[in-house]
Amino acid sequence: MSDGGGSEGLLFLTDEQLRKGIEAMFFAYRGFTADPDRILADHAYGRAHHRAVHFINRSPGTTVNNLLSILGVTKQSLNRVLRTLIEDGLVESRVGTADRRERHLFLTEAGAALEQTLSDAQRDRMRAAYRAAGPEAVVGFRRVLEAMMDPDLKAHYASLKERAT
Amino acid sequence: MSDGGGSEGLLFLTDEQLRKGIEAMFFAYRGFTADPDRILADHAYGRAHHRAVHFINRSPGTTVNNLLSILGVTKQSLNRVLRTLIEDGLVESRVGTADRRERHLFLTEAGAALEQTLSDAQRDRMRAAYRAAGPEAVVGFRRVLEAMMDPDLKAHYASLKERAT
DNA sequence: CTTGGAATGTCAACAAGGCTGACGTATTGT
DNA sequence: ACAATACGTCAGCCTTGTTGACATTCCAAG
Repeated sequence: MSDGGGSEGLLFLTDEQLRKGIEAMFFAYRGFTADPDRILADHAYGRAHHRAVHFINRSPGTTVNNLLSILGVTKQSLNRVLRTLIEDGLVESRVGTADRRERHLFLTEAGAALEQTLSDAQRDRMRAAYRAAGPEAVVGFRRVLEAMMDPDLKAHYASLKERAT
Repeated sequence: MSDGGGSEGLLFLTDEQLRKGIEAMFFAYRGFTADPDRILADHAYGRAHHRAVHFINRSPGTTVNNLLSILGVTKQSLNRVLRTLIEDGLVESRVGTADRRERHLFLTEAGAALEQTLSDAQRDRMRAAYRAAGPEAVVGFRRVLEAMMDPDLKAHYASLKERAT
């Protein structure tokens, strides 16, 4: 009874358990980004480019504003990244048809190729972790992560899921 | 059979499942850091200070070199953070007794207080997520995260666990 | 048709926090 | 005596985030 968990079966809510969870998130996130980061360094891109390319691939034709709220950065910050991607021919920006103020974003072939390379690397790591942990662990993993999200971000996350094939 | 999982019970290794896991990590990590970030902003500190304070609290008397390998940054980068923490009286640096080249790092009372404030906030979020997901999900969560770590980082993670009371 | 507001783009300036490279200084071990 | 180690520091650079100000374009309401 050294840690004041208290009653019945709530030992998993101990401060120690929570600290370990926090540290697990920290170290795991490092591993999570390590492989793409290495690839991006070769292309003179950063994590911000990766994120943009990922979500454009995930929701082709998304508007700048939508991407902004998903990524949670300012338009100036995103614009800098987006501009280089467009200049380099990885992303195409098409004027909206219904509302011509909006720009709809698409990956070019080259952009899709980079996305593929990056997500291959990241999925390989994820696949290895999933395989090592087993299907039941994966369910728990996702359940905890989803409970950890801010509600508005969780909405974005869920709408991405719906769009899945 | 919309997603081409293929054989038996490996549907959790589908590309779609893996992509969702990747996005879950991204959105959850945002939530994970959101609360401490807000607090840190009031103190004119950043995430780097949080990390330093966290691991010094976790391993009191740790050396600069050890902290360096845990955090995975350069000494210049860590030094900038550490210097401000020492100047502000949150961290104390004591010359080593066995090896006087080493500096051993400790939190002062003020440092411990800040650490407490930060980790309270972060643990609250973690506790809510754990409680919502349930004990079995927590086991799976930890299992997947541990499998996702780079081996050397996992060693650091494990040695922190051992030191737990 | 004019005007207000929304969506976007752009310029400028700045800060945090990474990085490399070089150098200095104790201190320790060979 | 000398090399290696642990640490600190200066200088400069990059990415990626921030604010603030301002122009443009377009839709929609009056």
